[in-house]
Amino acid sequence: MAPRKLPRDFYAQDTLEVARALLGKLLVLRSAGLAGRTPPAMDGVTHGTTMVEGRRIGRVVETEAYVGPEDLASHAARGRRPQSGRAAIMFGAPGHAYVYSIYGLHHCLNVVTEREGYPAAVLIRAVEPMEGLSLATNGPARLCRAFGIDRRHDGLEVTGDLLFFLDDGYAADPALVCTGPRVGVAYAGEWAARPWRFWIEGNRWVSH
DNA sequence: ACCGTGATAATCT
DNA sequence: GATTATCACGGTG
Repeated sequence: MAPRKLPRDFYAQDTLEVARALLGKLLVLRSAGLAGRTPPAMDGVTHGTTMVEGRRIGRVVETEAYVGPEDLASHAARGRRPQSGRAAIMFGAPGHAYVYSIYGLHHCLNVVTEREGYPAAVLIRAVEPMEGLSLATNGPARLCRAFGIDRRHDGLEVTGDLLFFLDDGYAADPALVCTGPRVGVAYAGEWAARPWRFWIEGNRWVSH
């Protein structure tokens, strides 16, 4: 089938459904038209010995859901003054990128879900490299480094021309889709135990 | 297991 | 404005 870009409505669904449905989809980053946003590593630069292409594609193999103002693992949790900080984008319209920096040296990519006014997003934790990628993509910060994604991509529509998801007809075997607790959120009390991490069992690019 | 790293946000003046 | 605590990670041992 001809690859089909995931439409805006896709991201307006329940967050757990989006996190599940993104498994097997293609994450695409293009350099064309990136004026003012081109990452330093993008055009004509080498990673190691491999020349980087202007288009980078990876198949999503691991995601996590962050759902609602009560979710203490979420940057948009009530009590963090989230609506005036970096996580404000999570309260906005679905289908936008939320890219945050962490530990001073890493970036992570999320996609905003559900309805405007309700803070929710899906963290892209790992992709299987398909095209134009020469660095490791098994981890949320590693994949951002491999794609050249950073804070300049924050707020971009993921239904636009720069950053988007494709359905190329590939479907993960439902029997191989696993769920479990999210990574690195032990501080979140009972919310840490929720099985809101999704991955394709056996895929070598899954981070954990 | 330990810790680098600096952006955020919370908590002070 | 200044100070402090925290961190949806990754590299090293």
